[in-house]
Order: sequence, then structure tokens, then C-alpha cells
Amino acid sequence: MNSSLYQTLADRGFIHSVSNAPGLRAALDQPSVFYVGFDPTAPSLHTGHLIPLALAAHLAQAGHHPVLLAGGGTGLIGDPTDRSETRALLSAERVAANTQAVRRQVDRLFQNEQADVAIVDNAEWLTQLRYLDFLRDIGRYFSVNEILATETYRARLDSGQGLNFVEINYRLLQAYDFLHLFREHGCILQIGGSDQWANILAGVDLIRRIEGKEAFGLVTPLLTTSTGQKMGKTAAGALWLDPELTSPYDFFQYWINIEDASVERTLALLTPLPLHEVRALASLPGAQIRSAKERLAYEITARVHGADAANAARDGARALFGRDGGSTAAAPQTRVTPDKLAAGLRIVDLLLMSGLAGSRSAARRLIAQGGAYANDCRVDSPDTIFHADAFRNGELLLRSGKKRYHRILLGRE
RNA sequence: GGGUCGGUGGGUGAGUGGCUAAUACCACCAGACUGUAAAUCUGGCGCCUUCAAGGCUACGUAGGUUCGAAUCCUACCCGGCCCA
Repeated sequence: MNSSLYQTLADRGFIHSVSNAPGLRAALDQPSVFYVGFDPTAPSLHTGHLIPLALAAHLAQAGHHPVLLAGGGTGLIGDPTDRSETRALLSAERVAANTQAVRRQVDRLFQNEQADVAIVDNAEWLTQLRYLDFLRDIGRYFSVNEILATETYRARLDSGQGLNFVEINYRLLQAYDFLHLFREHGCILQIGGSDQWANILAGVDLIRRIEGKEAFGLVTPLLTTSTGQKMGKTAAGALWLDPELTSPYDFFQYWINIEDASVERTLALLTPLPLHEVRALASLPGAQIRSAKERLAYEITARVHGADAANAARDGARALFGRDGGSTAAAPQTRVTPDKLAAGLRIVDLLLMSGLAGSRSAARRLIAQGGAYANDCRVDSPDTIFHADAFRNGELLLRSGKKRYHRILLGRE
């Protein structure tokens, strides 16, 4: 194995903090088992999970063994990190359903990476715990003072918000997960986003205290814009990795629209491109950097949704935004039946059913502000009605603003 | 259990009987300028209604007082702090 793996990760920007850098560097000389956990707060992962996923892919590529943990157990508790107030507990059914969805998703993502992974669910062991045993065996190693001193909890207390007993336990459970995986899988490293730093260190400490062995923690930076905003927010909410929740086309569009200043960092973190190529792309002058963004969008989309979806998204984007024709098929679409068309379709209704506007009021506003287009012609009146003659090749192309397209297609599914 | 303070739109957070669909900031949307960039400027940002006029719903939940309530009263739910 190579001692330069650690350096490569550092150069690509993955390392925000490490519990023991020289120690980890040495440990990575041997094929090692590491883990990363995902809590099932939703039925899909989102952009925020991409960096740890990419890091896991790098490690796997270098011959290490990933254990991907779906938090079916910790999800029942809820991680208070970054929460300004107590999170409403999800129902057990929801957690179970989300956990299954997340398992399937990480499984698929790592098939794309062609990596050999183990997928586990911490409900397997956490639900077996006995309360008194846990308190005596594990709880004794935790200082409440220390927990309360960490950012997450202190912020909560300082702001006068509550801190539920359940929430304090989250840290113990995550630490216990690490211990469990250390024992059962020989897992010596946990990775995660920087918000997980304290939780991960708690596991490292627990392993040292109970097993007398050293394990490592490594956290990545969070994905932010140059102004420190979390990336991945869109009008529709989070940018999901599930194609049903965020279409590959929209996913692609998100990345091609990224600010210039983030191109290099994002390429290094989220794509497998070699660093020299990343640097070359990011240093393209002026407007040419758009080709770097297209590459960025392509690579990330391919990684998450596969090459076919990435190709389709790219072709669609070129057709809609470029001059070289091509198929717009990748853009989101809605079908409309001939009988509905016969009666005429009002622009307000079209905007609503396409999702380009969230309500009729919003659609009217959009029109009033001059942001509504049909077949690249601005629509001035909310009364505009479209008939069959507006369709070219059975397609009416709607646009909101400069960038958001939607196709209205004639015919049934 | 007792006392006390509080629960406002996606977020932070004003408002303490009519002038409040609700200040401000953030996020978001659109227009201008551009390169599907950033910054900047402008407008918008509950829903329904052909603009307008109007209507409906909304300030923890359910009732009540009042011509009129986010604002007052009662009960309940949730939370902070103090006491036990």
C-alpha cells in the first residue's frame, strides 16, 4: 500500500481534522476496515453526504474495506448536531422504511464504484442493548460535563433551548457503534463530516478505554459555498441523490450552476479526476470555466446516477442552453392528454402542473415579472391559452426565468 | 408538584386589541447586467380570484370575551428558568 494515500486525501481537501495524523498515516499502510454512518432522517441521502461518500470511495479504491452503516437504531433517537431545537422523533415505521431506502441507495452507489462493501444497520445491535448493562459498561466512561462542553450541546444550552435526555444519549450510541464495529469487524477508522467530530472522537476514546487500542477518526469539511452557506439547497428543498426525488437533469443543473470559486474544491472532493486535471480545469480563464463546470456536473452525476443518466443530462443541457441542437429529452416533462388540449391549456395551469410555479398565484407573479416563457417566447398575459398549434413535434417547452425548463408532451404515458 | 417566562410565516426574529397577510434580516423566485458564474441594483415572496376591487386561511391546540384578537380570558399541549 502507499504512504501517499493520506497525502492525496489531504491534497484533495478531504481532511478537516484527524485524531492522530501520523498514526492514521501509518495504519493506512495496511488494508484496513473503516466505517461511515448515515442516519435515516429521510428516504434518501443528499448532497451533504457526498463528501464522506467520495472519501469512502477513495479509501476503497486504495484497497481498504468500507463498512457502511445505516443508522436504523440511532435514527430512533435523532442526532441533535446542528439542531437548534429538539427534533421531533420519527416514528419507528418511518425510521425502518428510511433505513431500508438508505441501505439500497448506498448499495447502489457503491456498485457504481465497484467497491466491495459491507452494509450494516446499527439497529441490529442497539436494539439488543439492556439498559442497566449499557449504563454500567458504557455509560461510566462518559463525562456529562464533557458532553455539555462540546459545541452542539453548549450552543443548545446557551441559547436557552432545551436538551432532551434522549439527545445526550446519541453520542454514547454512536461511540458504541464504533466500539462494536471495532470488535466485530476490526474497524479502526470512522469517517464523517466535520459536524461529526465530537461524536467520532467519543468512539475513539471509548475504544481506547475499553479495549486499550487505538482507533482513528477523520472528518471532512462540509460542502459550502464561498460565503459559507451549505451547498445543496434549491427551490425545491434539498438536492437528493434519489433520482425520484431530484431528477438527474436537475442534479446536473445544480452542479453546472455552481459558483466559479467552488469549482476547484468541488472537483477535487467530488469527482475521481486526478488532481492535475482538476487544477487544469479550474484554472481555465473567464467564461471558459463553464466547460470545467460541465465536466464537474458530468462526473458527479455519473457517479451518483450512472453514465447513461449523466450523458442524457449533459445532452439535454447542451440542447437547451447551447446552440448545437440535440435532444431536450433529459429535461423534466409532464404529459397532457389530447382531450385536455382540445379545450385549450391556460399558461397558469401549465406552469402549475409543470411545477415551475408552486401555485396559481406564483404562476401569475412569474408572468407579471416577465419570467415565463413558452417555446422561448415570453408570455405576457396570464390569460394566454395554448392549443395544438403551439406544440412542435408534440412538445411545448416551458421555461421559468433563464434556467428552469419543463417540457409539456402530448399524449398519454 | 409549585412559581415564572415563552411558543409567530422555510430559518432567525419584531409585533402585545383595529393602521397587520403580519417590521427586519437570511434563504428563495423573477427582472437588469453577465458566462446557465460572482458581486451589484430592482421587484417579488400565504392561497383563491382575468390586473383592480374582493374573498378565504394563518401567529402551539381548543374554546371564550369583543363591532373587531397574533395581541385579552380559560383549559390543554410543548419548552426555558427558579424552587421541590
